[in-house]
Amino acid sequence: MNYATRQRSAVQKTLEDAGRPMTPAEIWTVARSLSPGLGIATVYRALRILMDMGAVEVVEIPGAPPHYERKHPQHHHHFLCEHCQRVFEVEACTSGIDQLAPAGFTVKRHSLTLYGVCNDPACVNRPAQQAQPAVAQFAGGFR
Amino acid sequence: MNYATRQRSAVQKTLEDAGRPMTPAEIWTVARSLSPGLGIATVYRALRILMDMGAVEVVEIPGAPPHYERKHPQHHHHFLCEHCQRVFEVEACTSGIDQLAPAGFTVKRHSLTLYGVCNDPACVNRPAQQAQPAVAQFAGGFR
DNA sequence: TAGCCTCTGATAAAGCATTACCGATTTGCG
DNA sequence: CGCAAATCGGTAATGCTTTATCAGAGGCTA
Repeated sequence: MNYATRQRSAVQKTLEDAGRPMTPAEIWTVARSLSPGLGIATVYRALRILMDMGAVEVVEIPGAPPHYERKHPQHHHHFLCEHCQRVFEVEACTSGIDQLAPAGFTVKRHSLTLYGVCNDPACVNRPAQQAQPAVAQFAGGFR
Repeated sequence: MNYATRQRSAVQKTLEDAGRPMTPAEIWTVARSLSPGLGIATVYRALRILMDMGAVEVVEIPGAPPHYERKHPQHHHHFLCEHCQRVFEVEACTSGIDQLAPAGFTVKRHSLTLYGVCNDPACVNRPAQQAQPAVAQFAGGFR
């Protein structure tokens, strides 16, 4: 059986208060203020136990390390701010997404992530950065 | 300037023939038949150069290592078969996806991945596997 | 064809996130 | 309260992908 420790409660409370998916490192920095001396290993341990309990689940964001959020009953998606790198929840979904697959393909679920700028003033008033690779060629052409 | 080597052409041809995103390791196994003795380091080198040239781009799939595909002009998405783990292209997109974000959020782009079973007979005739964690509690309840 | 410069293959090393380990501490039941 | 079992913090170790290194082979221009 699991014990109810201060450390584990700190991890869970951090996720509930934030209301958005966080990385283990992100959780660690916040939860440390709730449980001084908290170790990163304990954060990982707590996350695994909370997942086994069904209280927390993993969120995989393309181009970002795994995030964790409190388990949600309803279908939802995520938004990644390209400025502050924070992930937010999007409580909406358009119908027909599962009908996009080619004929003969069966869709079980889908994952949608929006990218852009969140509503934080610090993020709104800043230009984005994204390099576009130039088109070049091999020396003697292709063979 | 870049040379047009047999190895690099093998990597590029592998991606073009497959017509779907592949992992470096996946590319390696196929491209080796086009260029015997091909090293994995060369695959990574070729991919970086092809990306700099604008001929190839990265595809980030949630829950999967980075894939690479030949660069596409048109907007599209991806499908991950949960049986064979292969990624396919989905040449379609529903409108309104970018309107899902909360007020004050600016959407620049989005990433959509479908999960299910592809149309390969070997995949269609096989049950899926996905464990569902049981719900439990701490010993003394929460604090 | 000569010769310079790039590329290759093999492998060691780097980079990172996650996990194992262990002595010390804390929890929960009786 | 008292003890057995679970958990903690700190850190070394692991696992895996990607990169650096280097001697030798190969592509390209003149």
